[in-house]
Amino acid sequence: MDANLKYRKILKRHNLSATQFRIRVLKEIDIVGRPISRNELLDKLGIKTDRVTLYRNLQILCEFNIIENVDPEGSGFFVLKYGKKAHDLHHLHFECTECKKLYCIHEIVSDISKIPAGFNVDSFYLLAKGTCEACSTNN
Amino acid sequence: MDANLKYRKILKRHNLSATQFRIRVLKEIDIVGRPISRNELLDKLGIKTDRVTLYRNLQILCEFNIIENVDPEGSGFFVLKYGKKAHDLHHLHFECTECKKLYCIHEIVSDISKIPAGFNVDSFYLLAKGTCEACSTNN
DNA sequence: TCAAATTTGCATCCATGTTGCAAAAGTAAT
DNA sequence: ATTACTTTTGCAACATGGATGCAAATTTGA
Repeated sequence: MDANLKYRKILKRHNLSATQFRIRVLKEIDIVGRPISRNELLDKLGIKTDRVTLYRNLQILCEFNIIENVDPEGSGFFVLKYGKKAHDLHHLHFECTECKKLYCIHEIVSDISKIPAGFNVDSFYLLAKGTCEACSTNN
Repeated sequence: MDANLKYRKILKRHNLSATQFRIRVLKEIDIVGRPISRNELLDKLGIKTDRVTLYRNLQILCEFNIIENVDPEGSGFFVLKYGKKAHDLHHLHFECTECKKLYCIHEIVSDISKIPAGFNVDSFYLLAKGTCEACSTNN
């Protein structure tokens, strides 16, 4: 009956309070179905949404492994990270400089197995920037 | 006789005024020999250096193809880009989250020839983050 | 050397991210 | 359901990084 039960359960499973705010955030990330930026989330949540609260919750949700930041830049792009379809980081992300959306290009992958000794890798990114089809043709 | 003649010539060749400021910037980028960030440049140029002037000149030098930004993030990392040893963008960059330095790892490369149609690629980056040998052992 | 053009340095603004804290919401026990 | 307790939210304030406008200084070229 509760359409938000899904998100409430995820939060509870990770020992986090199931607040309205967090449920809304998870729902938006889930619905959009691709890595979403802080600013796009702010837009979707409404203009009155507090930036601080969103940033703090994104950080908490990351720490509790409920979501994941899949982009190296400060602001980041977030995806859900639970159950079966974990986001594989070793494919290419294409960021459109016009619409600011991030596309996953699974055709292009790379690996870091050949990295020289001494480098302690925490995260790895394959990133392209340019314009997506929609933005290229609309000009 | 003029130790800075080299940089003066580069600027002139590209029809840019050979100002003291630009000569100092080019010299620092040349000396450090690896991609250098805005903040590290500010440090090297001295605490009194004006941020705006540096940013504006880095942008101009990029536009005139004298230097190149080899990192996708806002602040960026800059290298000289003239003559023989142009920086090849398709190798891995390792950014140390401790000392903030960027290392070029030529052992790891990738290519974007298999990118699906419709994506108009302007720039491409292979980026790893973590701690370098020096920073890993000094903790 | 001097006038014209360009560049610099400063003031100011804007966007983005952080911290502290009182008020509000969520939780768990009765 | 009410209560007491804990956590979270929303706001104010601050910090950093980047951009613009403009007068003063530097550079250029005749």
